[in-house]
Amino acid sequence: MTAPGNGDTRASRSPTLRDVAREAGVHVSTVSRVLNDQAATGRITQDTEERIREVARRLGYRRNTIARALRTGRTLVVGMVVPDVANLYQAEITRGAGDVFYEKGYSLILASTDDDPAHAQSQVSAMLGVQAEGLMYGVARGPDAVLAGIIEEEIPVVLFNRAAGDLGISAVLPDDHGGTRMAVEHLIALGHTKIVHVGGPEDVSSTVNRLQAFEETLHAADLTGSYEFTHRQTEEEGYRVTGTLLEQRPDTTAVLAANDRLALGAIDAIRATGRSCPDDVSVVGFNDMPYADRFSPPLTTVRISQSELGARTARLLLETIAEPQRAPETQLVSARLVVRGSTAPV
Amino acid sequence: MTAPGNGDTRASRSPTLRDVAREAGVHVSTVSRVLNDQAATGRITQDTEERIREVARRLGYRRNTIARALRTGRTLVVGMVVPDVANLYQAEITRGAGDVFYEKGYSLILASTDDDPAHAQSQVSAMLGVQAEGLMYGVARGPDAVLAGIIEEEIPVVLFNRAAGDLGISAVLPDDHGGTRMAVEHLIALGHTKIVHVGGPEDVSSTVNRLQAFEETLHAADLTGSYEFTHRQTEEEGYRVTGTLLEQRPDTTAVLAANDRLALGAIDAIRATGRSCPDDVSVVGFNDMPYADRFSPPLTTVRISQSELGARTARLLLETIAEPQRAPETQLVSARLVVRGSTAPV
DNA sequence: CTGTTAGCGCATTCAC
DNA sequence: GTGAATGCGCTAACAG
Repeated sequence: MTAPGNGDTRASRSPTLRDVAREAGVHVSTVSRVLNDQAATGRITQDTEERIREVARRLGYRRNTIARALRTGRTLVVGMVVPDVANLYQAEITRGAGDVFYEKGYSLILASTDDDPAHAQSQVSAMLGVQAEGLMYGVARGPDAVLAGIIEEEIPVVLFNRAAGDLGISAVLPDDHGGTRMAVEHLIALGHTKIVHVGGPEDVSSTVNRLQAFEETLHAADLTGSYEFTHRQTEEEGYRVTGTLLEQRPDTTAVLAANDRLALGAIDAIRATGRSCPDDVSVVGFNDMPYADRFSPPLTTVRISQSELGARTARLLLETIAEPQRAPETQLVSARLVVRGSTAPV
Repeated sequence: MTAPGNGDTRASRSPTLRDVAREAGVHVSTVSRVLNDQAATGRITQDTEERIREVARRLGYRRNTIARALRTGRTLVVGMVVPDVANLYQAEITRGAGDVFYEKGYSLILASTDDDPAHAQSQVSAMLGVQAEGLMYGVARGPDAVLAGIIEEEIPVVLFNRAAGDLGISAVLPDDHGGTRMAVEHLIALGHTKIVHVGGPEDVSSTVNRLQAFEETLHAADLTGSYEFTHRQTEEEGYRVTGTLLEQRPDTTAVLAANDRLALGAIDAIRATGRSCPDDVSVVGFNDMPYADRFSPPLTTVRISQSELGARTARLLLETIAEPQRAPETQLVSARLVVRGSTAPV
């Protein structure tokens, strides 16, 4: 068989420490020391150092990160698992995190799992296989076997967006409770009393938190509301579930959706019944996804800075990598209500 | 635990081939053969094979990809460089590509460069450092030093979205020419004769192609139009440049933007002059970014399937990795005009 | 100040 | 059918 990894297929193998050493007339370890800025510690002659650096540059030497990693255990690679990169707000998180990692010299392996555990499992396996130093995990679910496996590996992990019970691991989460309360209070202030809630998937932490805050806030105002879960955070699901809710409660005047995509679907559903948003039914979303201000009507929603959420998760992960024994912590990213055109007085 | 007590300092170092071999009472190489499905080639006893697999599973053995890579040269890692992940249509490309890589067992290192060459350079260096097997490069510019460096490394690269002269490397590009022609013909059919073009950055291939098609199509109808470049593909730039154009040519009735974000800015600029879109001025975008149908007005635009573009780039890259000497090829992703609310008869 | 030595975990050629 | 030996490229402990 033709064995592929056999050296001389490539015209010019990239130069190694040995090549540099030979060319500079010194030993490999000397080169290694210089190129790792340990010239001082190793007390290398200024002259030798300069010569080595010059040769390295001339030869186009580039450190082989994986060889180094095999020796040192440090790959400078981290993994990030999201349900769907193409989802706008998740892309913002990715960006916020990516900027932090870039600044610290880390490379980011990104995996989009379509919210499928099997998919997540194999992607995580691959990340562990390349010895990623830590993981950002954004697909946590109620009982999460994949996550349990990761924890068992004792590799630094920070959850984001979704919590996962009391597994004792760090997380950066949106302020579901505060955000939802603001949204509900806004609707109540507008005179709404018949409010329904379109929740997310039942086994996702933010779904639970938002639902709870929804009910608590209504209760505090001596109101009650009904709700329904969705299977996924899509427009289609928002449409479907809002339709059901509207049928059960035809006198509904406001819909609180657990996220913006569901809210968009809710607006579609309202229109499908011949009603108008916001004239007949108000809608509030959650996240303030990009372009929410340009929709028709512009979406009233709870703003969470996704890039901040991503950046904070990345920083926390890096800190955990540097100091694995540090106590787990949960950070909340604050929420702010952004009132736009999809809500109006009753 | 039934693990043999060997004095490891680390509480639980992850098991290596050696651990499995010791536990199974065979040699490391035998384990390696079995776990690489070379049991047949190596003529291993069925019995030995089963025992090894069982032990590996029990110990939770996971192949160390980087150690293997050091030996074989195959990392199963590819890199992808985009201007900005948070950009909606780029996120779609990422998703399309990611799905293909996942299916083939590759991990994806994603770098978002903010369209800054220095940024791109260091990210690419990092990717080469971890011995990525190939690169998807989506930030090509007129003269591109970073790209030149990559080519010199003789590592498989496939450009996407933007071409880069005649460097003899593969690319997957949108059908700029066809798409633009359809858009201009649509405007002409609506009776527009005073059409301006808001182009992208001057040194990006699609900007050049779209401008050229714009002028050709107008010329074929005995018309002429003016245009202006932007520095970046943002709403702000679209707003700024459209403002300039509208001032120079107050009788303009249609704007063709080189992409949807610029188109959004154009609509803002039109409104800022007290005019309305589409009643006074029609606007056409390019890309059909997610939610373009929900904007106000819904955007008439040229649709390019971004996930298809990403997927095809990924496939082409994988093929190039498998067969490095294959001739470079350029694939065009077809365009389709999607008529919505931002265009109307004069 | 610099060279020598010894692996990191794995795949593979060669013995037997 | 399986074991022994070698080295991918690098860093680090130890010798001079």
